[in-house]
Amino acid sequence: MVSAIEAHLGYWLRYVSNHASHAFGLKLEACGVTVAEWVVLRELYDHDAAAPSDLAARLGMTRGAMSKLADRLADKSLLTRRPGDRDRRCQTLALTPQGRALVPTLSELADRNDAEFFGHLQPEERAVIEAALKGIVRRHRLRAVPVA
Amino acid sequence: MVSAIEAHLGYWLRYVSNHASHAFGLKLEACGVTVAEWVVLRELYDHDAAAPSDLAARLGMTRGAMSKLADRLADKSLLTRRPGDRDRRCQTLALTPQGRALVPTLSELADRNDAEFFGHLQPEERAVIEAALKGIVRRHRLRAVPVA
DNA sequence: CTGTGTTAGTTTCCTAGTCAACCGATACGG
DNA sequence: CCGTATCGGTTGACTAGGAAACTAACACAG
Repeated sequence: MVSAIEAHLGYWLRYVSNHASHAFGLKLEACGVTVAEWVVLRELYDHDAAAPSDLAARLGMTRGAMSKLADRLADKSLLTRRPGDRDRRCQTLALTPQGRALVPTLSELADRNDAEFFGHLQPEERAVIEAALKGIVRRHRLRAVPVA
Repeated sequence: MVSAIEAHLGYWLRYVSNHASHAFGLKLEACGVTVAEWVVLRELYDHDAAAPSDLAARLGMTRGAMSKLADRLADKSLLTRRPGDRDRRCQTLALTPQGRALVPTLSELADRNDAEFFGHLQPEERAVIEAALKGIVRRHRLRAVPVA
């Protein structure tokens, strides 16, 4: 009647996901950056000069949260806010040289963390899991990467 | 040099896990309960009369957090704090009749949520994923179910 | 007993989100 | 043009959790 909580796949997913995320957070801490901040930095590394609201949508957070997050990153001199020239409401965020320089280091930590948790999986296992997860994303039309 | 963020299995894990958790949270909201609260209720449903610190350890949260969580659940009349009779420091938490009655309903929501996200998987896929996740838990000796 | 260390729970301060109200800037219909 | 709607970003009130200080209760050695 009342099913065991461990019978749910979601339980195990969250179990491992939270631990992996937490472990990653600890690694990032040494560089003075949080996981959410890392995701923003990484996003800007590829698509530099993005609008805050744009990033917020892509990363699944509110504009309010992004505003504060940008504050923190600006305080750390990792990004700059440039007021939009055509539309003075918009602003474009861009990495500072320090910010850009930091990303490869952090990426290294991400690689290491992933290897720690999933490196031992057989290629076939990994492929099945990856396909299943991507399939769920597609199936449910999940759009925003959930940072939180 | 800088690997894509989607190359990490942890990314997809968190992606799906957070969405599943969030979706579950929305379902629970209708019953006036959060995910963390649900986990505590579910735990007490099986092991009634547990000490707060005990639960905190099992659920991977601090005693401080558990103290507040118990407050909220007590406010909702879903559990009671009974001061320990042998040792007046300890207390035992137990579900109220309302609390106990609520669990099957919430469990139903959990089942439904899991089915929504993972019900379409082939048994073999599911088995592979489950085994891999449990394997990681064992491998890393992950102890506490991370509620956060 | 009594002092000292330890344990269980609470509390305070801090962080990082949400939500919703707000403000200036822009677009656009009449 | 001008009034109004909308949009982008900020702010403030609120929430949930972590870390660490704090308090009361117990254990136990001397």
